[in-house]
Amino acid sequence: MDDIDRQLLVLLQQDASRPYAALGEAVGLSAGATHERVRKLRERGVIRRTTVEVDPAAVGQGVLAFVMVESTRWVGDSGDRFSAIPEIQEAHVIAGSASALVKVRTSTTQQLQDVLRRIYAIDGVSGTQATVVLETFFERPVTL
Amino acid sequence: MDDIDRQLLVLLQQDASRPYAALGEAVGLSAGATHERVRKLRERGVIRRTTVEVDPAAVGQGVLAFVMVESTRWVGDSGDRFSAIPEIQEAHVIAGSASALVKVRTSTTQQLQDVLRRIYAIDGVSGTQATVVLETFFERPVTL
DNA sequence: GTTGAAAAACTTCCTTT
DNA sequence: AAAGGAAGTTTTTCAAC
Repeated sequence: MDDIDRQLLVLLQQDASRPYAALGEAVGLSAGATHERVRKLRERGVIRRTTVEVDPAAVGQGVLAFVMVESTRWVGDSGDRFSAIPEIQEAHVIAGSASALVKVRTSTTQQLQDVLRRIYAIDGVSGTQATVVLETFFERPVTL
Repeated sequence: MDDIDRQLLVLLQQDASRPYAALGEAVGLSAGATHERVRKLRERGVIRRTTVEVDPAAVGQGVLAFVMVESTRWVGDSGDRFSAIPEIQEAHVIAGSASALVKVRTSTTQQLQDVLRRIYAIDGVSGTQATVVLETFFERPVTL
């Protein structure tokens, strides 16, 4: 992981469909060498995957909320239970008063309520505290 | 936005480097027609961009925290102030007791503390409450 | 939406440093 | 071990239908 690798990651984050020749030119390498570096970044798991960013509102997921989940039991094994709820985009175990923090996207607040109900059904969950997002300033990739 | 468009989005989220011919085969279209549909999805902003997912830990950003920000003033105009802090990956205006919720990634808790200090320096900010993530179960794209 | 041909890009291999 | 260069193959692009 030298500086050239970091530059490549920045460029790929901006536009992963850029040709290797253009990438190489930007960092001062040939297309072949660039290709080899990116291949290794994938191999080492630094690049997890190539994907497209979808506008949530455009696919009917205009409601965003963060939910603090309290539990009477250790939540460390409940990852699959959260994962089974497709509206949950992220799930984290947290330090502090609550036990887990999840990020939820739905089309309506009605659906959000239904997600909360399903979270409640997870073993040990004793409470939820939902925070609804009014406006998202920005969401961006990891800064390098 | 018909069902084929949704299928294409799912496939592209999984792997955006897949060739159009393979995409087309999966949804029952020719490569040309597939290309045209994806082009329109980009044009309409449903697809925001093609990017790579970088493992935060691999680039020295192993510490993740969510910070509730309280403010004595309307935060709706402070988006640029949050955006100026590169460690902030997301910033949202929220309903409820706090005023904003931001997602922060740093390499150390020391650096996290420094980010909190910079958040405090934003006009009107009267308090922060950081929640440190112990383990991330998952982070995934918008579910379609 | 489909087909087919030209242009561009990707992958692989080999040489060089 | 890493980068440069060139050839073969695939993909993308852009017509016409």
